Amino acid sequence: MRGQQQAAISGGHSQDPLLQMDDSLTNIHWLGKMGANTLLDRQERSYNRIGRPQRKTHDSNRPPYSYMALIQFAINSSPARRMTLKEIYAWIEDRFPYFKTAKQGWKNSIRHNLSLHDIFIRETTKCESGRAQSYWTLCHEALERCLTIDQMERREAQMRCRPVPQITRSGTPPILPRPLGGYAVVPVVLPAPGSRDNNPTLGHRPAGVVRIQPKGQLPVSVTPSHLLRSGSVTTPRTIFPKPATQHGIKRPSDSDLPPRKRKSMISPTSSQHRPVPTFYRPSGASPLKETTNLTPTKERVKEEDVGMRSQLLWSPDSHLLFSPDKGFSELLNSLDLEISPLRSVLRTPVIGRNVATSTPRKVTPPKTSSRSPGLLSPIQDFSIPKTPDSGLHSSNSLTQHVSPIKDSFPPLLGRVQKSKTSPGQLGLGSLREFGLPGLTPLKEEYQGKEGDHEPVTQNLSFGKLLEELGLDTIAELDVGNISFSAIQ
Amino acid sequence: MRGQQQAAISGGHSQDPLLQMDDSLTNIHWLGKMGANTLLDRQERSYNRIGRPQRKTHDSNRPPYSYMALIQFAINSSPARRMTLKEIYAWIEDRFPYFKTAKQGWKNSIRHNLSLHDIFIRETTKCESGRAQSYWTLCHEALERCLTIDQMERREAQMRCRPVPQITRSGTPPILPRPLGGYAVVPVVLPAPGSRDNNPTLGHRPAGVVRIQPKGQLPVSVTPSHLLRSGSVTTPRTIFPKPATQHGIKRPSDSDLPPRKRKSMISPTSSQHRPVPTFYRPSGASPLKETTNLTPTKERVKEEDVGMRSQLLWSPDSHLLFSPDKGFSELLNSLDLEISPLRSVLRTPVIGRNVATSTPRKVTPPKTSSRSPGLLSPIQDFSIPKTPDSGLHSSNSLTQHVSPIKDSFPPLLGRVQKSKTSPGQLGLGSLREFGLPGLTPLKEEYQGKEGDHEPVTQNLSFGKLLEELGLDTIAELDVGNISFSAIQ
DNA sequence: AAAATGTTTATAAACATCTCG
DNA sequence: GTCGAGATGTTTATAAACATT
Ligand SMILES: [Mg+2]
Ligand SMILES: [Mg+2]
Repeated sequence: MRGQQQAAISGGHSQDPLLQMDDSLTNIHWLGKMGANTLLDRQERSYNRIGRPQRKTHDSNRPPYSYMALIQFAINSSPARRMTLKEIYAWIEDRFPYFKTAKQGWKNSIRHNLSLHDIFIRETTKCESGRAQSYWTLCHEALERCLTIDQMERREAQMRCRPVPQITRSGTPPILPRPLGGYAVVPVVLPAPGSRDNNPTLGHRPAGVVRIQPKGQLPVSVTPSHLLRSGSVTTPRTIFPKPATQHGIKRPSDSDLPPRKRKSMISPTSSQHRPVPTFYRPSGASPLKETTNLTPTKERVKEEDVGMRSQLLWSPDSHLLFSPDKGFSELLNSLDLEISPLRSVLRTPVIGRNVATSTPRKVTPPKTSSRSPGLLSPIQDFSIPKTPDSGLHSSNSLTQHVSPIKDSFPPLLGRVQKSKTSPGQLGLGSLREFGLPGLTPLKEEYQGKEGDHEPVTQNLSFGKLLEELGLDTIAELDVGNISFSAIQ
Repeated sequence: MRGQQQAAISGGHSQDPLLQMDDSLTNIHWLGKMGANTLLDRQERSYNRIGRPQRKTHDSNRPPYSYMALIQFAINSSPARRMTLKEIYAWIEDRFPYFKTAKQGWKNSIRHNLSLHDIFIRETTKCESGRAQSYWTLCHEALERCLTIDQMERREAQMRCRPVPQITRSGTPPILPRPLGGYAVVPVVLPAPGSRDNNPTLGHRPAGVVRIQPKGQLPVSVTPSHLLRSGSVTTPRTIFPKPATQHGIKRPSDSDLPPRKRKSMISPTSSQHRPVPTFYRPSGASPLKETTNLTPTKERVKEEDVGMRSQLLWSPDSHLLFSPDKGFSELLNSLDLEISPLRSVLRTPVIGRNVATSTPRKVTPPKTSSRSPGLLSPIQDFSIPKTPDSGLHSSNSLTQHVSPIKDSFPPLLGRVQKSKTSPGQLGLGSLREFGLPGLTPLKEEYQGKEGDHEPVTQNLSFGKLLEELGLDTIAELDVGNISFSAIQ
């Protein structure tokens, strides 16, 4: 850690050669280590449009982010969107002083995460200027998502200022208004490319500016500018927020524990279910399974779905789910699959759909839902399938499952584990403090009523989404810095 | 664990419904739990062609297999090639009594492995016969590989009977003869399909019988019978065994350990290198990197490759590597990619090849080799790329790396970690005892000599390969039970 | 030769989801 | 019929062994 790294960072300008040809914008010390103040100024000026001078984060406390997130923060903070291991170390230590004094082992974890997760890709430059150099970069989807520390901190600030509405009862916060239709975002301004057109790694992308479309209007495209320019994406997308569960209720840790050792549940609000994201095709074949669930009538409810009554109460009419976009399946087919458009879940009890196309969609048969369903904050839960045709394969009366989160973009907050080596309540504690575990859960009243067939969709207000991102709903926003994956 | 599992296994005949239509072969209790003796007889008779009555394995000692391997053993032991979690537990406990009394937590690890590794796929059957049931099965490549406990035990027995030639010096066993050309296997007999043609999961495949082709002849196809019948594979393959390193020499565990805590090396035979498998195209472009390594002359050695002298001594001429199959690239292009043909490594110091095709090949630039290279036993080291076009992407003077082992088929032995909860020397200890860590390493004499440019290829004798599998070289062999991936 | 870097497995645990008594 | 305990499934953290640079 010492000698070699020090040299590389402070003195040696670990400037990425990718950016050497440029001079004006990128010729700064974007990775600081000397005079933090001076550096801070430069950085704020160059890369922080928000202008909030928050360099050191979560001082001395362990940050509530997973290593996976931290590494993405680091890599995305660099103009070239790639970093050497040393630089990743240094960036994390710089932004999260906790790691400066952290028990050694965290670097091991960093390397472990880099190797383990496929979103982190190692590049080796040819040793044209001497020896080969290894850089860590992100897969295409992660580059697009462009997860940054700024996003998170904006979010945190938001949380501090206007915290989530108080929890009315234990574990059952009130429901928030949810509009019916899908949401659409349309690009309004496409600023001139930031003079770095030739960068193949999407590094230092210029931000596209979008404006929220009035509700009820139909899908228009939301497209990052660099993609628009290349003409790869021109089809509209719809936004379908995704349900989730409540957090913050202790469950028994693991069933393998001998019964005497198992922790007792604190709140017996058991049977929490979060339907796994479901990818469906509006014009797809009929469900393979016929067990009720689809018809929101009281009679059907009674039919033979043992213990599933409350599920149905939260199952919106299927036509509701598809109504906002009749041409959705055609759109799907015409999409550039490289983009991995994200359609998040609707709590649809459609089980085992038989997809008629050659590219199966991702599905997890929702025997779904439960008693107390909730809505996860979108930013915690938007995940991207790694490959277009990954997902559930249904044939021959069986169904194969692929976790949509697997090595893609797991929730960034709320799943960070408590560090064994840190005080204890830092991990999840700080999360709960910010109200982050399960931001907009459903009210219990809505759950209990039978035959509640009002058009309560699972669509989360997109305004709410933006609010949680720390952005205003109608205002223009810098799309370059938030996740496109969460918007498409 | 108790009641529920017990019921499902002993009484309930956790017979896979996939096999219900059949009656003669599969209608047995292939997963035992009651009267082990009776069961053993049936099993031996039905599924163990070898006829060696070795049911309980590694009695009370922790088996030297990774969880990943154990799970594959279990799943592949079932006719339907899929198992419920309970059945996996039971099978492992049955074959490896160690786990009957093992510290709880191993089941957690089993589940962890099932979820983590993509080769394990969860299937859910439609609740046609009542409720939905989850089965764990294997990805296509793993189904083909069909790793079984029998393979491993045959191998172990082999080791015990004719152990690897004594280690001459500490850590440097003698080299074994290695022929120059590639190897080819050709199918000789294709027995009639075992009446289970309709099984889409490749379950209970009939065995193809192959015979080893005399050396020096050119590639002929080796094809599992079920594939031949379906006509999906008709192109010849070549066999390129793969180099490896020696095992059993302690290295300092992790550099993150503070220097005082780091374990001291036992044998200073440091700098062991195992080149990562390299996928190359014989007709590819020239190497991107020019730094020596390719020219096996003494002058070049001295040039500026500090500390790399001995590498070159073990770098065979590149033309040697490509000579056996001139039409290899055409073959590659014509291959059914579903099969994921495996070409293992040659210790080729070709770095960063610029592949001209649209489907990049998997490459790890071998700055390669080292002082004491060795050959891993092929069965330990044949890995399969998960997707045809995964691998190295070379463009723009940089190279992206994809570990070929990643979640595919890592070495089964020799990398099993010592259990924290088990005595200690059980894990690696039993391996070394059998001479498994690095079966046919190179002799030290061959390493030391400078300018040793004799045509010492890294090709391992295919006969040796089979020998290590416990099979005779020229005899017909049951291909249905060994890994096709290791042969193709 | 030592240290940094990279890959993989083991273990524990948190948490979600599902099953079954 | 419901509920809740336990089984099953997913993911992250940590340590470590080992390979490679
Ligand atoms: Mg990686
Ligand atoms: Mg899996």
